[in-house]
Amino acid sequence: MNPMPQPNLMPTPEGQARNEEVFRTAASLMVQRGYAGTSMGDLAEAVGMTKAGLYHHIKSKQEMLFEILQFAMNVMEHEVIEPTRGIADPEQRLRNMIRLHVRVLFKHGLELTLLFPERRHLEPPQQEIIWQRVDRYQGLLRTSMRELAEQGKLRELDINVAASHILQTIAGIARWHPQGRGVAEALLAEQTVNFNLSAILKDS
Amino acid sequence: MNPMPQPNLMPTPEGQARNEEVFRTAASLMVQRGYAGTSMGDLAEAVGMTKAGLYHHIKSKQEMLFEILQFAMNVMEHEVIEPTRGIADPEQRLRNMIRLHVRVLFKHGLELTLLFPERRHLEPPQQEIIWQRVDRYQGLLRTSMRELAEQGKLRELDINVAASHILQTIAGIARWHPQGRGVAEALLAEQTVNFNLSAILKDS
DNA sequence: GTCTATAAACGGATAGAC
DNA sequence: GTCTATCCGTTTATAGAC
Repeated sequence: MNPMPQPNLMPTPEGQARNEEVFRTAASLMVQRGYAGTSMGDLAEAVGMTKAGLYHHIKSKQEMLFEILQFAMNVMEHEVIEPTRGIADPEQRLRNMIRLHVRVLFKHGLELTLLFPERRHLEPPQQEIIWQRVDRYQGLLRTSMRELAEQGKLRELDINVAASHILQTIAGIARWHPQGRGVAEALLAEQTVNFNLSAILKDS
Repeated sequence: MNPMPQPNLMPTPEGQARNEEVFRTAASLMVQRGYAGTSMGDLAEAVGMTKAGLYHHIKSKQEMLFEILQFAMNVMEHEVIEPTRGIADPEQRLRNMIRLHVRVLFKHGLELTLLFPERRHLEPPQQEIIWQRVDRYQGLLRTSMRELAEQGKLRELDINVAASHILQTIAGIARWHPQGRGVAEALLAEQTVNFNLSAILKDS
């Protein structure tokens, strides 16, 4: 994983370095082995501590997953949603959302996207919170597409299906093109922007 | 999950009904909770047996995952690759591969696609076998795109990136549009075909 | 082919000392 | 803030009876 963010997007009270290291390492392990496949023993060893020591930093394994997912959504809102919501032209807004989303994956080592299906291991109330935040993000894609449709620039397609397809291509980058190896970051971002806009825009 | 296949694509020696039920149920549980999140106790209960009884049908939990993934690839080869490899026109071949792939998802209740990331829980030799079969399938997408490029029909794009994007949109269907609810099967198949072909074809 | 019983290890989490 | 020690439920898997 890459270094954590500068702005205080982590759920930890104060930016204690050790604290962040625990969450960062946990996220990395869970991306590799899944939530259920990662034991507190694994985490303790990876971070150079005993299991008991961990519990000074976290409340429970489940709570930790929740906070990791909350963190990922904080980053998304701060680095994708906020910088693009002022863009008037829906095509440019979409292009930039996708581009920034892909770049965020690399910047934060955010195979974190791969952890979202793991929200099934949370209790329903926490599951619901994550689900709503993801759905709100997807809603922004749908809104941009609706605006494109009004301008007659959208192909004939189901907007809900297209929105999920777009998100899938982005999430898949972490699976198929893990950081560093293979295609370069900038190329990957542009390829993904173009792939998806070609898929939904008329003519183009 | 839906009923298992008629042709003998399962790894079980003879088509014993009970045997298949174990694998079918295991696949269903693992899709919902993940491999590590599914215990043999869960499986035993779901299939109406004791844990010990299960081991008459399977060698180990890991081996069972391996055979489920092998089964999924058997279906893919039998119902997607084989019926399309004779198609001369690369565009039509691609269209039909994607269409059949989506339809296979529904026909076999194949959220099975969602199990492929779980191959990380296999031992390296078995992991490698699954990886090669998936890569061979992806290679067919790449080949069709290369042929399209020769005919001047392909957009300027990275074929490797595009291939992974196509697979991701298909795999995502199981996640975003689980069986029955929401969009209908035929619509979903056509939407996915059109989305991806619009993404890669010139003009169109 | 399915059961009871059990082994042997591992899981998350806590108590209390330092 | 981290440790040792420990609780106790769960895990995969096997032995052996029926």
